[in-house]
Amino acid sequence: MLSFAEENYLKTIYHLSQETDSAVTTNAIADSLNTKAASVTDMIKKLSKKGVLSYQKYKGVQVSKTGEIAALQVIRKHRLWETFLVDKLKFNWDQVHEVAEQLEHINSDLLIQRLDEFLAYPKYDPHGDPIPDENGLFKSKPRVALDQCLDGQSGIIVAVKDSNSAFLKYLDKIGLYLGAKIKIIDKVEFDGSLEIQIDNKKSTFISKEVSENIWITE
Amino acid sequence: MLSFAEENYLKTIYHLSQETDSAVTTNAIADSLNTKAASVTDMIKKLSKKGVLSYQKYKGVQVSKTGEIAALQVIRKHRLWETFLVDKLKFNWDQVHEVAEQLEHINSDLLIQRLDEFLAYPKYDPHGDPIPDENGLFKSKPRVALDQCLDGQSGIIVAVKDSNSAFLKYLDKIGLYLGAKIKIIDKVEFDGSLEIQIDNKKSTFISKEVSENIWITE
DNA sequence: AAATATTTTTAGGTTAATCTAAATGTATTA
DNA sequence: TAATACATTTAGATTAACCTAAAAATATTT
Ligand SMILES: [Mn+2]
Ligand SMILES: [Mn+2]
Ligand SMILES: [Mn+2]
Ligand SMILES: [Mn+2]
Repeated sequence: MLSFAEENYLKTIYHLSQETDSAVTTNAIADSLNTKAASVTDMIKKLSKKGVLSYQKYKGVQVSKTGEIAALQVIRKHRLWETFLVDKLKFNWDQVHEVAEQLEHINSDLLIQRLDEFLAYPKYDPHGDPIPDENGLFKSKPRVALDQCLDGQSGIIVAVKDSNSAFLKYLDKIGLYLGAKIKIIDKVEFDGSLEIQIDNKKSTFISKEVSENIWITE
Repeated sequence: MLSFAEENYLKTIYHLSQETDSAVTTNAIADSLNTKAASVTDMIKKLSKKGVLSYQKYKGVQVSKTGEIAALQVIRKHRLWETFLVDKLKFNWDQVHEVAEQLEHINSDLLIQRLDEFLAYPKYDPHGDPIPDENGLFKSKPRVALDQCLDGQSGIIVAVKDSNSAFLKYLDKIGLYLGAKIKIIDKVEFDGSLEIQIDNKKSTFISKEVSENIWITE
């Protein structure tokens, strides 16, 4: 049984491990969790003693198989709760992440099983992220980040990389949402910013930074 | 802002204060929370410093007005979540209390407001207990404990005193539920046990201890 | 390969929430 | 009222999760 803090560390380390093929570093964990490297060292010792991480001094950590299973259960809960908040309680997609950060630690197998059933076994959360099933299995939609696309290319928004409230509110404002059709009208070489057409209607300019956080179908 | 532990203490002390007109004692709190008197002394010092309790050494504690408001918000959340679990997720009434003990600490005003709306502003939880509104206001149904009733008396079950799973499962087994009609067929002087008729049908024997935990309409 | 910079760990504290054992205050009873 | 019993508080530890500052290991430059 993992504590709240342990679950948060494990989940974050799992996410970081998905972004690199090498071991996850102490500082990367500290940055992600807004904590200090010394605290991370303490915690990764504890987690590796519990068998969810493998750790060698100065070499960073890797998530073990049991660690991955545990991390995916937390992620499953997080994404199911986000789906509940949007689908049933009419939250906007920018309002759910913080609450889900709390709800993901509620410990009840029956609760999660019934919640999943109540939501009709959703496959993706409000940000387009896949929801692992009770065995930790999931399937991501094939996707490409908008900043990697070429002039003239078009596709449907399938996910957003960042669940930050300000970012999502900005997407709302300019008319972007999961399922929206995007066509790249012009790509500015200088700064990587884009002029895009949304749903074959209005066209808008977005910065490279924004385009990096939007995934579309290939 | 109160921590989980502080919220649990405050809620328990509030409940205990409803059962006596005098101050709540250190030992009563320790018993309720399955903790030790020394731990309680520490915590009540902290809570009285925060202004939610008033405390005099060796004289027990009383819940202040702000303490009562805070306690009722926790109780509101607990009972709304129990209602959600039963009404929406098809939990049995004996399965909800433990999960609600966790969920009651989730901190989001919007969540509770929307949950209340989603449940259509329920007035009572699955055990017949009143759900305080956002201002802490609630109304209990007039009720009398079954052991206080006389031979021949009848009424409708409006609440149960104990949310203990074993007790509620036992009620299920003998066919008792909120809304059931009970008539006292015979009251045994010797041990206070009762023969009751349920919904004008079958008759059953229940112990005094069970009858003390059932409330019916007057 | 030294020297320097960066990363990570260790050492030593802090705070919240718990505990046991001892001390002290309050209540009961002979 | 003095002795005894019971309730409560205090003293002193423990554990989890943090921190800062210093030490040690690793990486990067000259
Ligand atoms: Mn999220
Ligand atoms: Mn999400
Ligand atoms: Mn309950
Ligand atoms: Mn209840």
